[in-house]
Amino acid sequence: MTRAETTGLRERTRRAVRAELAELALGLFVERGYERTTVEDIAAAAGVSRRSFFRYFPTKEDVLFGDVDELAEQIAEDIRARPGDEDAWACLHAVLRDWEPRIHAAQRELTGLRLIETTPALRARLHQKRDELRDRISAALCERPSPLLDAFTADLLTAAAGAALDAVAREWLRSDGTADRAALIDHAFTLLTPRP
Amino acid sequence: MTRAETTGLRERTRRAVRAELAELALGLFVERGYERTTVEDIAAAAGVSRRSFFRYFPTKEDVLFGDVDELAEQIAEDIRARPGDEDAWACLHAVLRDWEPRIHAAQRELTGLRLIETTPALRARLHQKRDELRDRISAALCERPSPLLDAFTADLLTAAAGAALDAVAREWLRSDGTADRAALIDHAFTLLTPRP
DNA sequence: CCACTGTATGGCACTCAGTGCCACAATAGT
DNA sequence: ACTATTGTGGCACTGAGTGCCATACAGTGG
Repeated sequence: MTRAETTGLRERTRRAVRAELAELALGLFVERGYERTTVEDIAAAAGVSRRSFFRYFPTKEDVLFGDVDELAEQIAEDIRARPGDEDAWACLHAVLRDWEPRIHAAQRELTGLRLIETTPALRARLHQKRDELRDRISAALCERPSPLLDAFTADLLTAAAGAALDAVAREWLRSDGTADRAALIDHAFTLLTPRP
Repeated sequence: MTRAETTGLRERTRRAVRAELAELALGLFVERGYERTTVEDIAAAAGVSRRSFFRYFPTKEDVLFGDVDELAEQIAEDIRARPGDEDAWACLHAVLRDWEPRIHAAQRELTGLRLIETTPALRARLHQKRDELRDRISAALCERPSPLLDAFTADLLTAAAGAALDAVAREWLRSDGTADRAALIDHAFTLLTPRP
């Protein structure tokens, strides 16, 4: 194994092709609809073979989702790094408020989100990703020293926080992208603040 | 169109075959795993053709999910039937606490739930169903006369309630089916009670 | 009991996502 | 330049899901 580092020609072209596939795929999906676009179409548009498409993305759905795994790990780290005596809900609020724009960006803003929201297959995939994220966050919360959360409470709070983000995203869509997401997040988290 | 009513021979055999397919499918899924069981296998076990399977269930996943649509409509009706001056959260708590056992039963109790929880494709489908349910409940909440909810708040509360049920189901799984689900629901809803 | 009508069934062929395999081209390290 | 890796395209295959058609069969009218 010769380390690839960040800047081999190989790695660079790989990233470029990946980005182009994602770009073209989004365009085609918006143009003809997700179901009416085949992997063949996307691959052809980018000038690669169908077979190679699946070497860049494990499934057709994944072409729309940036690397959530990476994101999830960073968020979990942020949670572990918070002051140990902080209230779990406040911790979730702070960290997720901070990360929301990046979670969002990973979903291609309005165009992508709208596509995801109106395509059952994509919504399903989104939920799957969200599940992974929830598990990691919940685990990170349990590892925090002070508030001593049991698995159920940690899971419950994380799920509620996820529900809040989800509701915010939908409201933002309803407002055609004009709503202030940060304010909505604050509102949602305040409303749901757990009883002591 | 000669009305089929509830008891034609046709309707009865249809229901019987449907039930048998569901039954056999669950058995096969548990035995060999979901992915390693083909629709062909299920159909053959029930003595029908692959083609006919898809006349009973729209997809392979659906063989595990009872008619959620029906359930959703009934739940929505229950919500509309609650006293008009009741707090929205209290309303969700009461109705969902009441329906949870039936939602649960539709998922085949421990065996089915565990299968769903450990199979990504099935979790995805579950989420899809839950989405439908959420939309209907949220709409029903908005139609209630008194608390005058805006779409965002209704959606947020419904999503939070869904998150609570989800967390309860996972805790119940963690406890190998020994936990008191009703008590967990009460606990979860109390903890998340919205600030006035 | 029989003919008629609508529906359920099975078989077939097709599309499309996803995978394993192999031959071949391009690249990185020496 | 030589060689070990790694990416690529082509091909064949599985498995889900659908459209179509010929046939079998329940439900109704005579």
